[in-house]
This record gives sequence, C-alpha cells and structure tokens, in this order.
Amino acid sequence: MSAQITLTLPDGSQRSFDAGVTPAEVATSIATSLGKKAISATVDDQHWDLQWPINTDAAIAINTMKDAEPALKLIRHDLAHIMARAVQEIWPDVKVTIGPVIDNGWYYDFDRKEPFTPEDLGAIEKKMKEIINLRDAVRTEVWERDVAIKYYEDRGEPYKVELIEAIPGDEPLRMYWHGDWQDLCRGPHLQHTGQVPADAFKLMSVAGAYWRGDSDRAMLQRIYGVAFQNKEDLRKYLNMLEEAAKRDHRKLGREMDLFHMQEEAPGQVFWHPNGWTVYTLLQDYMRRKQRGGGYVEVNTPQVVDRKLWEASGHWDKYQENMFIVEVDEEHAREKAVNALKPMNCPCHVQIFNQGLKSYRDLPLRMAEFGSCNRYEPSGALHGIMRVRGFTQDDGHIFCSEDDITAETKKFIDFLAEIYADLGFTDWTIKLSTRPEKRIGSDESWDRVEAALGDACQNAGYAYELLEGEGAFYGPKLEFTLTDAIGRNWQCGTLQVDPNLPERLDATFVGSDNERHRPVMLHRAVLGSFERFIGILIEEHAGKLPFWLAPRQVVVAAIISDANDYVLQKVEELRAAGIRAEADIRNEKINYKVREHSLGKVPVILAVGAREVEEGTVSIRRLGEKQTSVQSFAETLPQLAEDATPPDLRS
RNA sequence: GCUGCUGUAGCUCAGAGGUAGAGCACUCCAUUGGUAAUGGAGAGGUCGAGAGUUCAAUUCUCUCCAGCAGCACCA
Repeated sequence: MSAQITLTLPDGSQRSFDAGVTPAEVATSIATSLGKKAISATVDDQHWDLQWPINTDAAIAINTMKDAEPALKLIRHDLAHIMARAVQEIWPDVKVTIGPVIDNGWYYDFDRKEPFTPEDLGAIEKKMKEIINLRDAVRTEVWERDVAIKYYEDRGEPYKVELIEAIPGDEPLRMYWHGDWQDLCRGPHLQHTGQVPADAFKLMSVAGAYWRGDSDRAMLQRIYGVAFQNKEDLRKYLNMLEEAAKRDHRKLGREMDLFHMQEEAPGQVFWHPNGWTVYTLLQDYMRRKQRGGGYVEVNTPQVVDRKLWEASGHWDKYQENMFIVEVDEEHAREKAVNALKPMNCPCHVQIFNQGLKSYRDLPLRMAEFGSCNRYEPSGALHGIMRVRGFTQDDGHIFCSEDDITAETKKFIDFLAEIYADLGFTDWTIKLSTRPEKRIGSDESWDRVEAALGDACQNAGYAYELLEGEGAFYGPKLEFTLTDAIGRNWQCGTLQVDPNLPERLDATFVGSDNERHRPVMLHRAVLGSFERFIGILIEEHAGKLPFWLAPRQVVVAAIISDANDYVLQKVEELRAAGIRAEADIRNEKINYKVREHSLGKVPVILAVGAREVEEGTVSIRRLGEKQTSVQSFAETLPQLAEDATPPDLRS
C-alpha cells in the first residue's frame, strides 16, 4: 500500500491522496470540469506542472486561465515550443536552441543558414495556429543524461547536447512533448496545445543573437513573439506600441525641430535652436542645483596626451573606445599622440593634485559639464540616447572611505529631487557588485558594497542587485529611466573608485599629518545631456514642461488687422522672460493652431478684432480643446509664474 | 562589431533595365478667415557613395557608408 499525503487546498480544507498523485488527478477529484480547465498548479508556492507527482504534504492551488500570472507564463512558454515545432515541421534541418519567456511574450533562437523572411514569419504563424487547433496533448518525462545526450546527438541537435552538458549532474533532465515534437525543458507546461488562445499572439521580428550570449560564438536567428490571454489584450498591446512610436525622440526631434544627425558625424548631434534652448535651460538648472549641492565647477581639456591615459589605465583598458588624435607626421613638430577624452575623471584628479590637499578640504565635490567622445560600436548607436559625442553632468567626490555612505545618501537625495523636478517618478536603482576580474581585497569590496547598500536604505530606496556587474575597480549604483517602448537607460550613476587616485597618485594630508589616499566617487545625475533629453522627450511625448519648452507661447493673429497688437504682446512677453513668437502669417487660425499644436507649443494666444478692442487674448493650452478669453494684463504674470524653473519657485 | 532589413525631393512614401512621381512643407498670387489643413500656380532630385555587368543602371551584382531592430558592448 502506498504512502498517503495530505494536501491543503486554498480554502483551508485538507484531502488525503496516495503519494505521487498529480495535480491533474487532484483537480479532477475536485470536479471534472476543473480537471479540464486546469492549466497548472501552485504547490508550496512553486509553479507546478499538472503532470508532476506530489510526494509530500503540501499546500496546493489549481490554476486556471483566470489566474493571469501563471496563465500568461504558460501561454508564452507553450508558444515558444509550438513555434519551434512549427519551424521544424516547415524546415526539418533547422537546429533548435533555447526559447524563454520574456516581458509580453517569448523568443526562440534557431540555427538556420537562410535568413527567416517576413513571409516566413507569416508561414510559421499559420503553422502554429494549425498546431494549436490539433489540441495535441503535452507529455513529460524525466530522462537519464546519457540517454538524453545520445538522443540529441542522433538527432543532430548539437546545441541541446551542449545545454545538457551545462546542467549540473544532480539535476534531473526533463523532456516535454507537444504532440510528437520533443524539447528539453524545465516546464511547467499546459495540458494540451489547444489551451493556448490561437488569436492572441503575434510573431514580431527576427534578429540575430549570439549562442549563449557570447560574441565569439555562432550567431543564431531569434524570432520574437508576443502573446496574451485574449485578442483584446493583444490589440491593446499593439496599439500601445503604435502610440509609443509617436513618442520616439528621433521622430519628435525632427518634428519639433530640436536637432538632427547626419552621416558625416555618426553618433553626434547637431542641435538646432529649439533643441539647444532645452539643452541650455537644463544645463542652467543643473548648474544652480550643483552650486546648492556643494559642488565646485571646473572645466578640463578635450585633447589629452596618451601619457595621461596610460597612467590612468584607459590606454590599456579602454583604447578601442577612444578617438586617437595623431598629427600628420610631416606637419608634426612634436611626436605627441593624443586622445579625445572619453571620461573626465583623470583630468579631475589633475586638478585635485594641484596644491597639497588637507583632510579639511574633503569631501571635495568637483563637477564639470564634460564633453566626452567615445568610439562606440556602430550597432550601439541609437538616436541621441547612445552617441559618440556627448556631455556628461559629471562629478567626482574626493573623500575618505568613511564618507562613502553619507556622500552616497546625499547624492541619491540630490538625484531624486532633480528627477522629481523634471517629471520623473518612476526610476530604479541597481547595485552592481564585484565582477570576477577585479582588483582590491575582498574585505575592501565587502566594506564598499555594504556602504552603497546602506546608503540606498538610509535614503529610503529599494535597489536591484546585479551580481558581478560592477567595474573592475569598484561597485556602482545605476539609476535607470525608461523610454517610450520600455527600454531601460542608465542615466544617473555613482561608482566607487579607489583605483584611479592610486594610479594617478592623489593624496591628502590627514589629521595625523600623514599622507592618505582619497577614494573617488564618480557620479552623474542626468548621465549625459543627450541621453537625458532623449528620455525627457519620450517621457513627455514632446510636451515638455512649460519652463523647458523651447517655444513657450505663440501669439497668433486671426486677422491681419491684429498684427500690430500681436507684435506688441510678443514684445511684452519677451520682456517678462517668456519665449514667445508671433505668427502673423497670412493663414487661417485653424491652420496656425494645428501647426503649433503639432509643434508642441504649450500655449497659443489667438488674437482677433475683439481681443484688440478689449486688450485680451484667447488662450489655448496644448492638449485642451476649449479656449478662454482673459485680459492680457492678467495672463502675463500667470505665464511668467509657469515659466519659472522648479528650483526657483517660491 | 555581428545577423537581418532599409537608403528615391526638407518630411512621409510610391515607382520601374530606356536618365523619376504623390501628399505635406517651401516660393508666388488670390483669400482677412474665430481655434487641428482656404484655393490656385510654381520651384525643387548625381534616386546614400564607389566599382562592375549592359547599347543603356537610380533599378541587377559587388564593396563601402549611414540608418532601423535585436544581439554583443556600455571600464
């Protein structure tokens, strides 16, 4: 007689079963209909396949499609398998690799000589729907390693063999079948393919991806798909993507006449008057904040001799990302090899090293709006978010190791205030810890990592841990913001660096009258003006806060008899510090309103015969349909108030 | 850098082995119009760059450059 186990259901009731009972059997024992509707179980908080036996007492909940989280996970995961099966049914010689669930969907990596075309995607999608309609049962078994390896070797699936070899020896290998199609997989999966909604998924794109994420290995073809519980959710998602495309900073940058880029200067920005207005406003704001935050501002050279880069270690570790500047042999009076600075830190140490510093000078917070050039890989460039020429709101805090926590907390608060001023509430902190290749003792890493973690907690912010992602010289905090389609961008950062002061021999005299080595905190709030403005545009869909809008007000004449009044009001607005323009073109007001609305001008003041007569303006704010008429004398101070940067408001 | 796709007027795009087209924008003319496109006319292109095939290339082939998506990179 087999042993009995007790399972506790979500309502608290307990039932006794033979050990080895499966959730499928449990579900059917509760109700036949539940047995059919079941998709998986949650057993002691673990996501559990309906076919996996349960051998010990446990809490169990049967999941159905009403349980969104497991449902989505299973739908997407089963679709990954169904897609791989479809691909191999159409092209039997394609090799399969891995296919995980990701946000909104899944991907699967294939090895195939010929590229998948958009038409192929259509064919695969069609085949997938056929497979779903077959309602093939999903079956699972645990296999012995050597059997599994032999199986895949015989089938000519080298990637699967490699995957199995990488799985720790004591871990059971699980196989899944969707119909006759087999894949190595941890599971869990659905009961049968028919449980996948056939109308709520879509194959999105094909792209290259390295096997095991290693650029030295084979380039595979990755097909991305998205899937939801129903057609409506899919439609909403696709709609959201369309809306997001309208917020793309590259598109808005052109439409709002902010900047452009061109072939002759890849990865570098031509700022137009409108864009440069935003840039300088942001810089002015940051300059005020930094002064208030206890920073001194400096400026350092662009072109610096390789000797300094050799000393700092950049020549060794970063050279392939640097623009090297060599003067033509014939014209050179001296044989100097220079590089455009990719970072400001070595130059800041040079300033620190001028004159003897005392512990009384620390912490010394040195800031620079530092123009940097980095030869970024061509494939990494992206609008103004990832560029080769950019300006950081850089800063270096020279302090002692004991100051790290306090300085970090101070910095996080500083950054949070600025992000809030600029309209960001949704940002995350990531703490990257010691990588495999590193310098410094483990004790030192322990201390410094703890200092950063403590600082986050003291400041009241949760952080995500990125183990092993730190710089070789020290751990770092990354502050990331999200673009229109959900891609994360690192903007702010704080990195602890005991290495550079060592290499460039920075010292200060302590209270003990001995020389000591300062620690350097590299830090940036915006990261770079370029990236941050890109994010700012996407976050606000181009409708920048009034104080940052390049053109704040357009005064538009409805009839040409109002032109003089318009010009006069524009003068008065400008005198009050408001960026105002007149529109006295020979066009209808409809035309003007449309054009300036598309140009994201926050306020349009329309003026016709009545307004001239009464000394009023008709105000229309961006995004609002209705207008209101009020006296210009009242309007001006209101607009002036709105135009005040957040840090200067009373 | 890698894989795939793309590059035609300022913008968005159509087109075909026989040296190019639309809409918007631009210029001019008419229109003075009340809150998201007034009408008409005109001008505007080495079809990303270079080479090859061809009687003929913007179209086909190759190389390069740039952009897009993803991967890798982002000390």
